[in-house]
Amino acid sequence: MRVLIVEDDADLARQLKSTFKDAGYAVDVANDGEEGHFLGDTEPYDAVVLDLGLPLIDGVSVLQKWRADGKKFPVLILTARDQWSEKVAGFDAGADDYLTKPFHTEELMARLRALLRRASGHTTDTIEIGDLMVDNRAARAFLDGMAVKLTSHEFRLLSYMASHKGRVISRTELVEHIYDQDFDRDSNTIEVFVGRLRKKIGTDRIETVRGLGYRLLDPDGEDT
Amino acid sequence: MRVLIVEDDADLARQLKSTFKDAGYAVDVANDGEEGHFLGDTEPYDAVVLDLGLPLIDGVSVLQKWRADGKKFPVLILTARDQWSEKVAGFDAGADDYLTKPFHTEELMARLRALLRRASGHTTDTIEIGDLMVDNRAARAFLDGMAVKLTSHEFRLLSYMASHKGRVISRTELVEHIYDQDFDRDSNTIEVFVGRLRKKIGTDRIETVRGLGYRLLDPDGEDT
DNA sequence: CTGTACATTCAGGACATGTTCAGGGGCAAA
DNA sequence: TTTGCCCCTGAACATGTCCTGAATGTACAG
Repeated sequence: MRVLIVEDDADLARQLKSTFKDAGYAVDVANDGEEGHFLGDTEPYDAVVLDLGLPLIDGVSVLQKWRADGKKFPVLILTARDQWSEKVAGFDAGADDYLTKPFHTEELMARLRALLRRASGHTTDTIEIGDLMVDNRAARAFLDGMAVKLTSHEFRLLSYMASHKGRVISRTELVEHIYDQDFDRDSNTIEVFVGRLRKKIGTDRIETVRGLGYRLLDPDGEDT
Repeated sequence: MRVLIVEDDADLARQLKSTFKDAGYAVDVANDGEEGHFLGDTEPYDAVVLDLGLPLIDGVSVLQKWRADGKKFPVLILTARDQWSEKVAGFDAGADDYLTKPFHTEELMARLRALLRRASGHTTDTIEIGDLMVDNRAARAFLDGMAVKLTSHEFRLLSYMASHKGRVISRTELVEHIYDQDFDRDSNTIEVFVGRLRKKIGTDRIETVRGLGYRLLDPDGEDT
């Protein structure tokens, strides 16, 4: 999953970025409204954390522009304690959740997970595919109850595929959601990771659809 | 389906070409207005993606010429964010849809599919022929609910025939819509593919009309 | 019955994907 | 800051799958 943080407080932004990375997300940070708007417009994020008090363009306007352009990613807005009116404006502009500063990082993480979950049509933080379980909360995976040792990128790959299990996912889409901004999309890293994942969770779980991409097979059926 | 991309930014053009190929289309690229106009005039595309800012001849003029010549293929125009007036001019010249740069590849694909769909008179991304279902979005086909394993060219063939089900389609037309520009139209590849397709979806679904071409039989009737 | 159009089969080669591995960079511990 | 470790990257090499083109076989129309 790939997340955008729009936050002008450099310290907070840095801290969030690090926490998010630990949680297994690819993260981009924008320090002002303009950059934030541009990134959200350009890159396919799975969720956005948006501070409302921003330089250049304020948060509500940024959000309005995105929604006017048809961007659908879930947005969680951050407000200072006293900006009640802005918060309402934020919801009107199409925010999905909010949190007032100061907040506990854990709460932010929980709410963000909830948004990602809802967006991908799941109701829990864990996704099961046969006897494989992906725990997005702990950023861990279990095979038949046994923990599988995955590196951060391996987990991201698995997590993204799991929340779209049954669907064919192109290499491009994988790259866009697993890596953040500055990544040179040449080379065959995706194939390499798929290979490693297969070795760890079983070769037959990931199907190759030649010319299109990969699909995480779901024994129970329904697509996402 | 065969698509023309007219785009002077070489990087973007290359990227789009690759994405389109992944989606199962035959793709030609023109790097300037003149070449674009020529190709659109000469080859029977099913859709065109046209950048408005082009060397030699600008996009709007190209589009006007095509429409003056009676070309009917759907055209999706790409504009830079600030070229509002050009966008209007584009619509006046006969564009069917537009997208402002930068855009998400996924959105472009969705809009393109919508255009192709509309052009072939269907309202969904899937076409049903009896118990055969063609999913243009996932580039997959299902027979009686079971996925049919098709190679990329087999799918293109089926997809094109499906969107013109009930009509007799000539070998030439098939070659023109399934392959891109540089293809040596000798040899009997079409017969070979038809043979393979028949083996996979059932011999009696594709009727041979001697001297004319093939027809995908539709039990429910209406032509397209 | 004969010529032409279409069907089938198959092998070589092109291309997409898999695998392996070494170097380097980032992160954590000291 | 340095050291050590692990992981990521990119490339080279290996493997398969699919496409093409040709050769051969079959049905159909006149």
